[in-house]
Amino acid sequence: MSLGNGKMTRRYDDDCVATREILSLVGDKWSVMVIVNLGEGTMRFSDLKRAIEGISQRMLTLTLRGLERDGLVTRTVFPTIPPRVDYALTRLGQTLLEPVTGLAVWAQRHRPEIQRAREAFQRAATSK
Amino acid sequence: MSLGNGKMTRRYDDDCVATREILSLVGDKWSVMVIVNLGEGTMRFSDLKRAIEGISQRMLTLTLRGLERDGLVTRTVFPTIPPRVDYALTRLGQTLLEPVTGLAVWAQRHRPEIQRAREAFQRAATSK
DNA sequence: TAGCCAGGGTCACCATTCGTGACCAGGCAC
DNA sequence: GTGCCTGGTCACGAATGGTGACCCTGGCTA
Repeated sequence: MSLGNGKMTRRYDDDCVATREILSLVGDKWSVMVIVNLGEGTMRFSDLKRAIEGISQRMLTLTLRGLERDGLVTRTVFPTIPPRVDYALTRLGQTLLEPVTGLAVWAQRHRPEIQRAREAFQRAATSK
Repeated sequence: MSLGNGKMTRRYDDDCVATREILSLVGDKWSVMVIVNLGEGTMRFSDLKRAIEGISQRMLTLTLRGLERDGLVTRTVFPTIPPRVDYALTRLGQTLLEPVTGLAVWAQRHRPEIQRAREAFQRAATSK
């Protein structure tokens, strides 16, 4: 892909697949939400579950495992009763915070436009 | 979420779901690849298919339909034989180019780190 | 003493989506 | 006539996303 110096050149063949793989990691909606939330600081499992409205326990577990595997978050277990597990961004995770936040800002800013486009598309499809 | 002025405040409850929905649109790997490719200019269906190595016709069609529906790309049909269909970013799509490119750059830059983290995680898991 | 809750998971099971390969139309070259 | 090119669509299996139930252990309440 060779991004970085203005225009992109055509070097997809090998990078493309790898980059896509990494983007798919970030791409899933839950990962983004977890990262944004952890951007504020360490959180416990149940804090995250409450903060990320709509996520199920299983999905949160899976998402966190994936992020841990990729070195984006750390998982600290306190073997108390009831158990307590803290999650936090690693340094690598924090570097991701910036581009991800950029996307989130974009999403918020352009939400109305997208909604309008969808409605227009819907109308065009039904009238057809 | 109230991103935008430095620190985030706790306003997830209503925004969160909507933002997540929009992110999931951008989040899927194919959409990102299409947007990045169209950032260079108008492309035909089969150009895209060739450029985005690994995508199937069906997935490309679905992805493009989704992006068109959300007002991010335009679809122009030339009823020639053989048929010809051009795709291009809308103005809205171009505004998305910047944050998405940011992500792509991040992915490329940190790919080795992630790979290393994965290998370390793998080793930790197998030795356990 | 029986119930019930919290916290962090896992498991079985369904629904949705992903992805592959086949097929289509219509004219052109061989 | 056979096959190819383009931009799709359709049917079908594979993978993934998501839900609700259950687990464990200790403390609190009734």
